Amino acid sequence: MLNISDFNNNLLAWYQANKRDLPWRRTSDPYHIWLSEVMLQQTQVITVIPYFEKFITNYPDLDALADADEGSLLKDWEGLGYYNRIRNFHAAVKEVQNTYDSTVPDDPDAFFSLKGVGPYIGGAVQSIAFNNLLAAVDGNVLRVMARLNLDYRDMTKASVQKSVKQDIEAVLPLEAGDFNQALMELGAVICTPRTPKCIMCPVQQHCEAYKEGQVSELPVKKRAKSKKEIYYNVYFILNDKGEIMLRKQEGTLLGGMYELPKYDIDTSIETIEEELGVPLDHPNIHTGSVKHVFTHQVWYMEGYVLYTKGAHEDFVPRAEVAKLPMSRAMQKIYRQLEM
DNA sequence: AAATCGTGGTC
DNA sequence: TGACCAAGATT
Repeated sequence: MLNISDFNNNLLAWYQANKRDLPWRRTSDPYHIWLSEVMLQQTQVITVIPYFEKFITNYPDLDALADADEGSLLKDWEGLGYYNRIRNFHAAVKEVQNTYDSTVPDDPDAFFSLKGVGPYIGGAVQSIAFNNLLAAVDGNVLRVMARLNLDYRDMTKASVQKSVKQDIEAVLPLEAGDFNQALMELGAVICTPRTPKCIMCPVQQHCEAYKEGQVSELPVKKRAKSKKEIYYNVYFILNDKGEIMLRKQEGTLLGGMYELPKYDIDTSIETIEEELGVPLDHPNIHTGSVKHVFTHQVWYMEGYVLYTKGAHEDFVPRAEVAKLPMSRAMQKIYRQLEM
């Protein structure tokens, strides 16, 4: 950068003149700002907006969310993905309720110790809500900085991200919250991954990559590994009381969400009967196929209807199913039963 | 340090 | 169509 003060002034002036009207910019409530940052993790602004509105309606203050039950939170989060975010946020908010008298700490060390608060969310909330002098380095900022400084390091590496964060904090102006948002906004609107609008860029004269004609070569990122393909048979197990078997997923992937019993395709019905402890009648009704793409997996699911006269604790009345949180993956195949 | 964790949109 | 991307954190 040629001149830091010149750079900061240009960037902040551009930000103020082009500021988008986003719901979380209408509030100064640290709890609302924190909630928005948790939702925005790896998620586009346009996707977050309706979820944010729903949450501040259903859980208007920190105590309301802390006192809510996890099932209702997961149901309201349904479809947003990365479901551990809301479970971590729930735990963190409860800790604020118990330890900090329901007041979000205006203190980086205290705040960073909370569940789900990493380098980005910590910096973003502390700077935007309290104007503490910390950088908020997200994917936008990494891209902008790589181009400004003609930085060819692999931006997916944690060590590089930490270094970029320190570089920014060395030049951070007193308006830290606005500066952080301006840098992210620049990345989102002008300095985009493909076909960046350099002609419109308020800091074009500070950009080394633009000078060298290297904008489209940056940032450097190692490419993602290929996805693992998994094949499941998914079963609609119905009893004679109008109920269907649905159970809560364990583990880290979709943990807490409800699912139809699913088994690797070469699992026999006898094995499933043994595992569930109920006799199963297999009329060979195939409801259809679904492909669902995750970040690191692809599921290929085949749906089948089974009947049983046995008793099991995981039966749910068909009318109650819609009240339970279910992943998009499972919703796609569940819909086949209604057709 | 590298793998894992969702979903929807784009080209 | 497949690969990439989006206000990243955790283990």
